[in-house]
Amino acid sequence: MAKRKNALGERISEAEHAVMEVLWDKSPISAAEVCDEVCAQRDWSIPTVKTLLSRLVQKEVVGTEPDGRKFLYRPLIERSDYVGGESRRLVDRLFGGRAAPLFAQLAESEALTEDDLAEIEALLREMRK
Amino acid sequence: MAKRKNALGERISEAEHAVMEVLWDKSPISAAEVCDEVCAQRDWSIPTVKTLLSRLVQKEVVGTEPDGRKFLYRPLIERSDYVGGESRRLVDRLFGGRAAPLFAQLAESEALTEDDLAEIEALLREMRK
DNA sequence: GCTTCAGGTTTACATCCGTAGTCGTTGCAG
DNA sequence: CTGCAACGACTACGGATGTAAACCTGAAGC
Repeated sequence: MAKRKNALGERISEAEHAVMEVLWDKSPISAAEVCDEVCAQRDWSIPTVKTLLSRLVQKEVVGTEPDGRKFLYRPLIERSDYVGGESRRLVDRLFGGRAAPLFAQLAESEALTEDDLAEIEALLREMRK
Repeated sequence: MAKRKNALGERISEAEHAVMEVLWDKSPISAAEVCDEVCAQRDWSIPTVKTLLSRLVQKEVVGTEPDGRKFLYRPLIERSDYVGGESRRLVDRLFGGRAAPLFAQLAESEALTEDDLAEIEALLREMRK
C-alpha cells in the first residue's frame, strides 16, 4: 500500500521516534546532545543517532540550522500531530475507526487507572459543556 | 531492544494482521479461502497469502490441521489479546502508559463521534458500579 | 603549519516486510 | 498408469529499519 501524505507523509520508525521525543522535549540541539539523552537508554552509539537524524531530515520532519560548524536540529512537526496520527491509525486498524471499543479494550485489560478514569470523566464533562 | 518470544511474543506485521483478521472472522480455513477474503481488497496473489500464513505459523500465532491434501489454518491467539497488546504498546510508547492523554488526544483531533462519547460514558458508569 | 578532533556525509550490512515466483509431491481425471 | 493441477515448501528480491563503521573537511590546539 502506498502512503505518501503531506509533511507527516513519510512514516517515522520506532527508533526515529525516540529521537523525535528528545527533540520535542528540548530543541534545537546538536547530535551530540541528542545522544546524551538517548544513547544510554537505548544503548546506541553516536553514529546511530547521526543516521537517525539524517533520515529524519530527509523525511522532512526535522530541520537543521547551522551553529558554527555544526548543526542544531529541531522538529518540523508537532508532537500532537504525530501522536494524533498514530492514535488514529491504531483506532482505524484495530477498531474500525471507533474510539469506544478501544476504550473498552483498555478497560478490560486493566490499563485504566483510577486517575485515568477520573480524568476521562472530567474531559467528558468538559466536552459536554 | 527486547524480543519476546512466547505466544504473543513475535510481532505481527500489518500484512500479517490482515490475514489474522480473516482467521479470527472464520476459521479453520484453507489458504485459498483466506485469499478469497483478502486478495481482492489488498490486491494480493495466492503466493503472498501463503507466505504470510507460513510466517504466522512460524511465529506460532497460527496453527494448522491437515485436511486431506491441504492444511486448514486457525489462529492460536485471541484477537482481544492481540488488540489489547497493541493498544497498550501505543499507550506506553506515546502517552507514558496513561490512557487519559490518549483520550484527550482523540478528543482534540475530533476522532470521537457522539456515539463514542455516549458509549464511553456508559462504560464509565458501568465501571463505577 | 601540522595534528587532532568534532561533526556531517557515505557506505555497510543484517534483518524484517511486502510481494511473489519456482520446486517437488501427490491425489485425481483420463 | 500418466500427465495435470493443487498444495505446501523453498527461494527471491527490493525497500525499510536498526545499528554502526569509514571517510572527509574544517577548526582548534600546539
